[in-house]
Amino acid sequence: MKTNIHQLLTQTPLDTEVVVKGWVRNRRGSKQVAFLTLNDGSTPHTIQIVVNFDTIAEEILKGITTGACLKVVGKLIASQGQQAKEVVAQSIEVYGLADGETYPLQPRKHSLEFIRENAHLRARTATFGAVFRIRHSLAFAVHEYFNKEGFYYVNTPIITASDAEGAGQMFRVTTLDLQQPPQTEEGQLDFAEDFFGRSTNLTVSGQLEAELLALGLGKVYTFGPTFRAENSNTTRHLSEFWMIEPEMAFYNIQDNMDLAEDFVKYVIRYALQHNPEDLQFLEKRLLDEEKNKKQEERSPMPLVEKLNFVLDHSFERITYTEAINILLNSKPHKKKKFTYEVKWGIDLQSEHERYLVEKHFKKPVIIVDYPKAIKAFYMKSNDQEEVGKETVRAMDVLFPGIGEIIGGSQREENYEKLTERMTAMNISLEEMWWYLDTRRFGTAPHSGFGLGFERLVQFVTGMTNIRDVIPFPRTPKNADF
RNA sequence: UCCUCUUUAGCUCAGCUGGUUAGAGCACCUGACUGUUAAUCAGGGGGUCCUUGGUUCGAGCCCAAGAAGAGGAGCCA
Repeated sequence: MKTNIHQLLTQTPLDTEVVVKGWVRNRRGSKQVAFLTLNDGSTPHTIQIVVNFDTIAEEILKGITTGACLKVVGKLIASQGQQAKEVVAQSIEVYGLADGETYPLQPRKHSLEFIRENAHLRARTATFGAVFRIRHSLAFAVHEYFNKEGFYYVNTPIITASDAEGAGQMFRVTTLDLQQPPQTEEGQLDFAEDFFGRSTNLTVSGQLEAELLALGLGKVYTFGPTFRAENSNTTRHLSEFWMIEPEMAFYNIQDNMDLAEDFVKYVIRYALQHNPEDLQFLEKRLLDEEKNKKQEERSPMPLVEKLNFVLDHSFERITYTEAINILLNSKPHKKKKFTYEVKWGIDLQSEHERYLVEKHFKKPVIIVDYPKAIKAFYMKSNDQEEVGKETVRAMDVLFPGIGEIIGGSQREENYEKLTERMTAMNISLEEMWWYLDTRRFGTAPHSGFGLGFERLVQFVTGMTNIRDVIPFPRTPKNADF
C-alpha cells in the first residue's frame, strides 16, 4: 500500500518498514550520519530521514541537496531529536537531483515576490503547499455545500457573444488573421468572417446564463473561470479568476443574504476542520511577516482566531443609506480624513468600506439597497421611494482586509421595468432577446450573487496578494508559466 | 491608468560627499566534526551594479528616458 508522509506521521505504527517518496527540503549532517527532511505535499510537515554511512554508501548522498527527489526504504522509528518520528534509511534511490548551483529554492525564507517569479516550482514550498491544499478544501466545500442544499452545478459558456453585462473590459476571442483582418465596406473589422460569425469574448460573468438555468432548474450554481481585461494592478485583482455564482428562483434579497452568509461560513468551517495544520502554519507565517510591521498595520487577531470569529458572529446587515449616515457621523469624515467625499449617491470607496468593516463594526458587513444609478440594469428596483433616491435590491458582503468578497442582488423579474431600464442604459433589447424571454414567459422572482473564489482563499489563508492563492496567476503583463 | 517606493552575487541586503581591486550573511563546492533541527567550524568559486543615453578626468552613486517588481488608488469579484 502506498503511504504518504502525512499518514506516516499520523497513523503508521512505529517499527514499520516504510517506503517514503518526496522532495528534499533540507540536509544536515556529520561524518557518520546525514539528516534529510522530506516533503511530498501531503502535509505541511516534513519527515526526517536518518542516513547512517555504515548502512548507505556516502557516495549515494553526493549531490543530494534541497530539491532532489528520492525514494527511501527504511524503518519508521521514534526520533532521538525534537520530532516524534523519523525514518532510518535502509536504501535510497535517487529519482532526480537538483543542482545546487542553479535550483532556485533554498532551505531559507524566500520573499513571496521571488517565489512568484518561480511559480513553476512553488508547489514545493511549505507556504504554497498549505495555500493550495486549503484552496482545494474550499473548492470541495463549495460543491459539498451546494449539493447538500439542493443546488445543481451548471456550466456556463466561457466564450460568449454577450457584451451587455458591463462587468468590465473583455478579452476578444478570434481566429481572424490579425495581419490582414477582413474589413466591411465601412472599413470596420468584419466579424462575419470570424470563427463564430460574430464578435466573441471570454466571459466576464456567468450570471445571465445562470439566471436562464435557475428559471427552470430552481437552484443552480456555477464555479468556473472568469476573465477581465481590466488594467488592474492590485493585490486583489486577477485577469483570470474563478467565480462562484449561485442563482436561485423564488429567493428574495433577504433569502439571498441568508444564503451568502451561511455559505461562506460553511466553507470556512470546512477549512478549519480539514486543514488545521496548514492554517496553523500560515498563521505562524503571517505573524513572522508582520513582526516587521507597525502595530496598527498588523492583523488585529491571529488567522485561526479570525476565522473562528467570523463563524461566531452574524454579519452586520445595514442599508446603503444607513452606511452613508454612519460614515457622515464618523471621525474620519468630521476630521476630513477621507479622500473621497461622503454623500448619498456615491459608490462606496475602499476607504469607506474599510472604515465600516474594520473600524466601526469590526466584523463582516452586508450592505443592501444601493442607489439605482450606480448599479447594473438587472437589479430589482425597490418600490415607492423618494425621487432622486431610488434604490435597487443589491447587496455586497464586505470582509476585513480584502473588501468586497460577494456582490449580488435580487433580479428584476418585471419585463416592463427591466426593458425600461435597459433602454435607459443603452443596452440592446434585440441582442438580449434570450434573457428577456425569461421575463416574457413565466417570469419568477429570483436572486443570486457572485463570489470571487481567490478572494475567499485570500481571506482564509491570510495571504495578502491574490497572485499567491492561484497556482498560475494571470495579471496585466504577466502570463508566464 | 494614476501616485509612491524599489531594482547591486543564486537569495536577502550593505555600499558614506562621485574616487582607484564592489562587500556581508545564507545557498553551492571542498574539508573538519559521534544524532543534526536555520546544525556548527575552516577554505573556495560566483557580479551585464535593470536597460539606454547623458553630465564628469572619473558613475553602483548625479541627470533623463524606458523596463520590470512591490504597495496604494481607480475599476471590480
